[in-house]
Amino acid sequence: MDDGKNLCFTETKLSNWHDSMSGSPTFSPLYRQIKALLLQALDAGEWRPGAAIPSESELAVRYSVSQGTVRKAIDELATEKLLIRRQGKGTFVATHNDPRQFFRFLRLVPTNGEVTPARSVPLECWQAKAGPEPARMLDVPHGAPLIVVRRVLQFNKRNVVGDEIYLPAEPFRGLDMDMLKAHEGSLYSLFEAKFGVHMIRAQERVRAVLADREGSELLGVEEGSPLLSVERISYTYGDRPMEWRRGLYSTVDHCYLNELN
Amino acid sequence: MDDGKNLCFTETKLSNWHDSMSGSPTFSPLYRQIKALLLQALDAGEWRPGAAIPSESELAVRYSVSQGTVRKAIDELATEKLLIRRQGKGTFVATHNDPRQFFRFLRLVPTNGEVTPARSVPLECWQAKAGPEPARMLDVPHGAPLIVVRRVLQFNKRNVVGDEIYLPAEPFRGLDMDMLKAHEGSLYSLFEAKFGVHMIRAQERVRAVLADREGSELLGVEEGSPLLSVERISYTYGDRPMEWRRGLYSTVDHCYLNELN
DNA sequence: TAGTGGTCTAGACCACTCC
DNA sequence: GAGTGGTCTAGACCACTAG
Repeated sequence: MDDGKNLCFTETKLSNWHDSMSGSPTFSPLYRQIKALLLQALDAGEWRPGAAIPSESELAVRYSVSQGTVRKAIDELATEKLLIRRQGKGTFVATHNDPRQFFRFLRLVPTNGEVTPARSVPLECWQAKAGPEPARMLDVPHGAPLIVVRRVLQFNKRNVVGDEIYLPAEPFRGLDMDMLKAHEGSLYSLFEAKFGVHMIRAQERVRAVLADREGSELLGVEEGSPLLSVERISYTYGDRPMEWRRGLYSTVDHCYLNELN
Repeated sequence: MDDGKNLCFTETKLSNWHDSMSGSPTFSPLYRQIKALLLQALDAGEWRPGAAIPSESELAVRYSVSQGTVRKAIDELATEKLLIRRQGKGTFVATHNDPRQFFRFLRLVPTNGEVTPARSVPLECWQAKAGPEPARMLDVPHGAPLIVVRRVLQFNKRNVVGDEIYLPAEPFRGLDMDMLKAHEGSLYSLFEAKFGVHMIRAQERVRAVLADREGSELLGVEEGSPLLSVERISYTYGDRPMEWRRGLYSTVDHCYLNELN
C-alpha cells in the first residue's frame, strides 16, 4: 500500500492510510496515531505523574510530524485529563497526588454550607481471594489474590462514607495498615505515589438501600435509615480495571452532585 | 487601543485584544468571540434545532475570519453538544427531538438485562404560584406563575420513576394534559418542538430517602423502602434555568449510572 | 461532480513563565 | 531573553455524502 508522506521514526512506522485489510477501512488520522504513542509512553511510565513531557516541538521532531499534529494529539489527552497544559510552562502528566485533585472522583458535597475537605481514615486491611463478584469486576480469575481495605471518609470529623475497597494483590503488593495510616490525602494519590498506578476514569452505580446494623453504627444513623449504595470501578491506562469499591453514603447533610451534558 | 488585524463585520466589532479596561486583561481569543456570536444566533433561534447551520467557509466570510478559526469555535460548541458535526453533510443544531437523544439526561439503566426504552406517562398538570424553593431554583420571583407536571417513567410498562416538574409559566404557556398525552418521546423533545425551549445541560442532586405512602403506591414498592431522590435543574442557552424537577427512582431493578472523568 | 467537514502543514505572532 | 503553550492564517489534500 501507500505510506503517504509519513517518515519513519525510532519506534514504529506510522501509516497514514487504511491499515491494509481492504475489508474495513480502519482509517486512523496521524494525530490519533501520535496520541496512541503518547498513551503507550504514559502507560510505560516514560514520564512520571506530575512531571513535564517534552515540548510540542520536540515531540514533533521525534515523531516526524508537524507541531500542529502533535498539538491535536495532546489536546485530546488533555481533554481526557491524562495531561495538563500550562501555558508558558509545559505539558504535565496528570496526577492525583496534588491537593486540588485529591478527591477528583468524589461527587459528594454538603447540602448546605461550604465545601469542607474530606479525610480518609483507614479501618482495616487484609488479604483475600477473589469471590465471583470482585473477580468479574476486576477482570481477574476467580480465587485470585486480592487486598481489601475498609475505611471511612470524614467531613468535619464525622463519618459520611464507609467504603470497602478491592484491589488486585499483585500491583499493590506491600499495601498495609501502616502505609494507609501514614499517608495524607486520597487513596488514589497513595496508589500513584507508592505503586505507580494511576486511575484515569471510573464508573459508578448508585442505588438506595437501608442501613443495616453495621452501616448504621459506622455512619451514626438509625438502623433502617436510607443510604446511598455506590459501587465504583476505576480504570488505569488502557482501560484496565484496577479497583472495585462498594460504599455507603449518608445523605443526611450531603448529596451526590452530578453534572449532565 | 489596538484592534489588531481584525476586520469589521455586520453585527459587532471583534476586539482581538484586551477589552479596554486596564484593570483586568479579559483577553478573549477570536474563536471565542465567534463562538459567542454563534451562541447568540442559536439563542435567538436563527437556526432551528435539527437544521443545518451555514458551512464553515460561509461563516468564515460572514465573520471575516479564517475557516480554521470558525472551525475552532464550532469544535467547542460540538464538544458541549450544542452542535453536531456530520462529515460530508454539514453541522447541525443539536436537538432532543430525535429518538437517540430522547432521554439524554436520564442516567437510570437496568441492573441486569438489556437496555429497554423508557416511556413518559403524564398524570397531572396544573398551574401554581412559585413557593420559595421552586422560585430559588428557577430564578423567578416568589409567587411567579408556574406550570407543574406530574408524570411517571415506565420501563417495560412498569413505573420506575415518579417526577414532579416545575416550569416557568411564561415560556410554556399552553402546556396541558392534552398536549402531554399527545406527545411521543421525552418532555425535552416536547419543550423543543412546541415551545422552542432547548435544554443544553442539567445538574442533579441525589439523596437516599424512604418511600412514603404516595411514593410506594406510585412505584409499586413497600412503604419504607429505600428510593433515590433526584432533583434536577435544567438550563437552556445562556445557562438560564428553565426547569426544576424532583423525582423518586426505584432502584430495585435499575441503578443510577455515572461516568467519572 | 460539487460541497461539506476532517487532516496536515508551515509560518507568524501573542501570552505566559522563569531566569 | 529564551522557551513554552496558544492563536490565527492560508493552502493543499483526503473522506464522506448526495445529486
